[in-house]
Amino acid sequence: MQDSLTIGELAARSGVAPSALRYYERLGLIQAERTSINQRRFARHQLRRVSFIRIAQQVGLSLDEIAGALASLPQGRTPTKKDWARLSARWQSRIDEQIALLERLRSRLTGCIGCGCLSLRRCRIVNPTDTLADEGPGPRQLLHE
Amino acid sequence: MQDSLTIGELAARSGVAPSALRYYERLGLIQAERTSINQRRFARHQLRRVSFIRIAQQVGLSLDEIAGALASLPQGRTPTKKDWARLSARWQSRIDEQIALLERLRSRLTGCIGCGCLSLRRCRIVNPTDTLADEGPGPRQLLHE
DNA sequence: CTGCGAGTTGAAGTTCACTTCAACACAAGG
DNA sequence: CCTTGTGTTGAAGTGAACTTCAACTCGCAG
Repeated sequence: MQDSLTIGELAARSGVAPSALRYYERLGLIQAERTSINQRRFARHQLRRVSFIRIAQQVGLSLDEIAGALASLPQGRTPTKKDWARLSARWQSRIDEQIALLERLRSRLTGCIGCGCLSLRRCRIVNPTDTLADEGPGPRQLLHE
Repeated sequence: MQDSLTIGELAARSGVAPSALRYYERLGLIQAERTSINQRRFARHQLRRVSFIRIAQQVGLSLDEIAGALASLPQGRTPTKKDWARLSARWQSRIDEQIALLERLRSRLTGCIGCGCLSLRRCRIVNPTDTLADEGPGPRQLLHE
């Protein structure tokens, strides 16, 4: 088991295309050493970074935001449990929010799409007095609690 | 209360820019009649479609997929409760999946980022016998149950 | 020696979801 | 009559996240 991976190996293990990995490196999301003939060699812990990136994208973060999160990890050494734990804290609340949004959406769908009032604003069940139209545009009840 | 909205009114009520609404119309996601001087007039139930579109995007659907879903709604008449209910069924399971993904992610974060093994594949807690590396690339445990 | 596979680069192309722009039309108010 | 506001169009621009391409370099197998 080598302690560094070629770009092809990292691609195979992470399920991310080599071109995407080069792109991530350009953005500073992952780092690589170079061999004498200028090929990238990725330390194994970079695999964790790649996993982190893909999962973060699933949760709806941009590469820019992800870069911000990853910036708090140490550059030279393999991140410790503590490093990841610190990251996962900010992480945690983001996921909680996202889950809350979806659950709100789900409950509204049962109660509200059923009655045909997806606009929510004029729905007599959800908004009997029709006050929301003044508060601003968009499906606010759903998106912001 | 008029029974049709100008593009500006629809934009104000939905929180979506007029340019985006024109774009949606071009893609066939919403429909408009035209006045004698060629201005768009949107039936009020189009507002529901716009809400649906924005919420669908939050759940991670592309406009293409959303178009597919909306295609099952009737063209000429205002959709009935039944129409929306049919739509919300497919909808429901999509949201459930997404929530499940996030919850899986959350529990892994507590149990696994904490120990520094986001790659999951070589984590002794989650994968004691290290069998996953052969099954394919990517954070599979997380993404596909 | 001759491929072949895997790597390198910079530049350009692609898709998605819009936005911006220029040029125009019309209706109402001062 | 002129301005302002709101609408119209097609074409082009934008930003994010990549992918594709052409031209190149290595190391290795036959």
